[in-house]
Amino acid sequence: MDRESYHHGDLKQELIHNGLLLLNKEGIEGFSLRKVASMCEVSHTAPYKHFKDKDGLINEIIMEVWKKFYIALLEVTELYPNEPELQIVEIGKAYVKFMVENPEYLKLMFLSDSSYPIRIKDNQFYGNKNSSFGVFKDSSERYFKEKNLNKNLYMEKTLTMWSMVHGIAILIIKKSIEYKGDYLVLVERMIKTSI
Amino acid sequence: MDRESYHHGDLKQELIHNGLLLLNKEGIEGFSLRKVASMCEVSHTAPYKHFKDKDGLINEIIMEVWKKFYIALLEVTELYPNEPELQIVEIGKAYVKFMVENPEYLKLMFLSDSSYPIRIKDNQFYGNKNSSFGVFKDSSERYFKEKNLNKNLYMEKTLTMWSMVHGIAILIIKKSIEYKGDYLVLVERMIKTSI
DNA sequence: AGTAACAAGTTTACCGTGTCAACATTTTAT
DNA sequence: ATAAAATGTTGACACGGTAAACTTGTTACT
Repeated sequence: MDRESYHHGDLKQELIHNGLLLLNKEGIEGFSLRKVASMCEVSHTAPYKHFKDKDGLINEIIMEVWKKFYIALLEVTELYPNEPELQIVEIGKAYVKFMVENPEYLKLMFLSDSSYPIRIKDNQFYGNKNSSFGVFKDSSERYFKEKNLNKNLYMEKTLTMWSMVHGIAILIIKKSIEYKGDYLVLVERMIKTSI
Repeated sequence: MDRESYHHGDLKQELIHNGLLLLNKEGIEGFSLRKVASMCEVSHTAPYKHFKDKDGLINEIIMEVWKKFYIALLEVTELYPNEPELQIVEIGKAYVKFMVENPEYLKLMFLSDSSYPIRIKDNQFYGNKNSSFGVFKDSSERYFKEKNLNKNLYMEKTLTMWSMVHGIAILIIKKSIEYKGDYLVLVERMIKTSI
């Protein structure tokens, strides 16, 4: 025991932080509670004082990733506050870029059950204000309103566009598409084609 | 030992078969080589005579799933041999239906690295003849040719449509969309909106 | 301040799992 | 017929998740 004190200080945050590092380094397969614990220089059962079990920790890490994702999308959006078309394209690109730069995140975000659901009811949907989809929805709605599309149509179009961006991103990251060149150019063209 | 003979007969296939059952029942987290072995009533190391390791077995199971998926899409396609628009819609629906009916498959197919890549080169892409995308591509190309779209445009549109179907499917399966009602109706409308 | 309750660590132990090595049996090829 | 190859089994090991019992700090109450 050469830690200053018996208690760690902020072990919970440290576990989340190191857990994310480990996930990026070794992937979900190589992830283990004991490794994370040892990165934090605590015994292998210390994490149980902060998380119910392994999944408990992983879930909190995933929340962290969703937050990073949300922020990444929000940042691009704010670069073009009054150009919804450009926003849409840039959000799509940011989406793919985020995933390509953090390939492990994709597994975490879409393999876990936790995600921010888009609720659709009576032909309307609500993206949580703080959700990634919410960011996209705002741009999209603004764009389609400018174009005077009727409400039902633009809502459906928004969802379709989101699906598409989602789909391209996964195809690219999962290497289902072998593309020689800058994939962001491809993404941009695809969005513009279907907007 | 109450097996008729010391040798099993066709253990390799049996392992793949039971492995798939186990995956559907317990998910990838609950999957273990030893469980599969015991389902086949062989010792816990018997699988090593047929597969390099755990991943070896899982990979072959995934191949099996890709094949089922391909066949499911092909079957719908053949119902409407000369109506490409209908084919496109039905392939999309079949895609989503397949995933919804076999939720564990999705994880296997998109979380593993093995998939049939779509090659894009010099503005052209080739879907493997025996790939799921290949099935879709054929319908899509036929449809867009009928409409006299220029080549570059319809290729991009095909890819965009595929991304979209892919995206909707994942959003629905991952419950990122909370939709009250028949999701296939939603899928159909979305495809028709963007075709 | 003294002490009881609580929070946050540690040690130990157990079980399930992946995998290797050594051995057994059956099948195949010469 | 018999040696080699293929296919099984047993046993051992290390790793990882997790529960229980214990220790040490921290907080709250009188």
